[in-house]
Amino acid sequence: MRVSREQCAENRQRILDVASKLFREKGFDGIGVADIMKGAGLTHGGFYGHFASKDVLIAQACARAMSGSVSSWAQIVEQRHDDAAAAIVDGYLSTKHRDRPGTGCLFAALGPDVARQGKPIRRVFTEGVRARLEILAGAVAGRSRAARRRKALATMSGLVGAMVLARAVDDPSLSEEILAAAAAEIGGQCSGHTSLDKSGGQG
Amino acid sequence: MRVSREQCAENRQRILDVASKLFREKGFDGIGVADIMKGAGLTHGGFYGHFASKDVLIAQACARAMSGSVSSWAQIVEQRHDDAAAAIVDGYLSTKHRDRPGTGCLFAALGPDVARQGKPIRRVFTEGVRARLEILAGAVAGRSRAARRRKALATMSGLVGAMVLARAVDDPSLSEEILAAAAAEIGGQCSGHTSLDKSGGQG
DNA sequence: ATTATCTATAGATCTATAGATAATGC
DNA sequence: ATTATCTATAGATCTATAGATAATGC
Repeated sequence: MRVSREQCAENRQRILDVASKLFREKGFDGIGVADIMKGAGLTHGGFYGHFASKDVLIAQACARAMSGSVSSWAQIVEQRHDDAAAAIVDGYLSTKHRDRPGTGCLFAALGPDVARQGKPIRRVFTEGVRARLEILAGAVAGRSRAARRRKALATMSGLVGAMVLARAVDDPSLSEEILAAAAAEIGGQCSGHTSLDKSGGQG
Repeated sequence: MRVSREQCAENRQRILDVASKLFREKGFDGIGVADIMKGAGLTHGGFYGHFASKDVLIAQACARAMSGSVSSWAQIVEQRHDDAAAAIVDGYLSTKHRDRPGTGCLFAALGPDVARQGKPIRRVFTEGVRARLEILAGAVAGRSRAARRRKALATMSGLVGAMVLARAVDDPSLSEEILAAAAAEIGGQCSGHTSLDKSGGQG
């Protein structure tokens, strides 16, 4: 059967959304085109009408997810411009985010996978770092512009590393201790411990 | 042809070393048993005389690499007990480490991959975090035991995250900026910038 | 008539196994 | 005789393609 032009565009977006979720959950090599299409309610063969290759899908799915998560940081800054940095840190280092990699931070879920990919995909992530860096540099405290940028980079590193470790670790109490320690050290005096009640799954 | 009992044990260790390097470079799903055996100078079929499955190989290869990298941290502490934390941080955040994932930190190279694995493999990494945490907690500054432990966890997070981001990013100058920023913020006043002359590739 | 999707399959790759081979160690 | 390794292959899975199908849009 065939489908309207509008329906076709919707299908395409759904493929991208399903793909970005499954990639984050299982890694680029851990999920196949057939299962992604099944997840979108379509058949395997239809895929190549939408995308030239799996690599193209990876790049586009990551670009879409990246722009969404950058927007979510920007939105936090808009809503809570006084304590935006603490809000971003607490939201990021939540157990909800840890337990939902499929809707969370692309760097924490796919960072090492990306390092093994080709230029187009790495460029998406490079621009994602730049965009988040700019947002975070505007939200952290610091005397000079350079100091705020440096602090923003170190904060991002701390967030990503804490999430990677918290997810890799088997022991729940050690996992929560990692999140809490990172929140305490990064957040400084304003954020005390891991928040479990945040809006959840952003990256 | 057959081989002496001693030679067989050597072959086994070589398989583990080749495997841990290739896993770090290409991910658990990015390299097959056949290529690992080829890298060890053996044939595909011989593998199952040494290991029951690829999963068993993953767990044992990671355990071996983990114990080696924990020893290397312990050695730094022994040699430079006055500024051990700074030495660990600078060595970790070097461009040499960034450019040699195959011999570097398992968490930075395989963290998200591990989160998708079964219990035996995750346990290896959990114990690895504990061992490194203990070493680092003895090397960082802090008033109480709890404060040092918290700082050690946050430091590890910062190291791992900075390496993940520095490797994912395409732009060399942004990549070095990430390493330098993390070193400056983590190291505090003692370590200024990324050291390029360290002993290299430890994790 | 065009085209989005589906069915079927080619070709490559990957884990794991079975049986053969040949050198070690009792 | 035992056993470490090799050859060959089964069975599953994965990317990508070719041709068929059927509903949309000129």
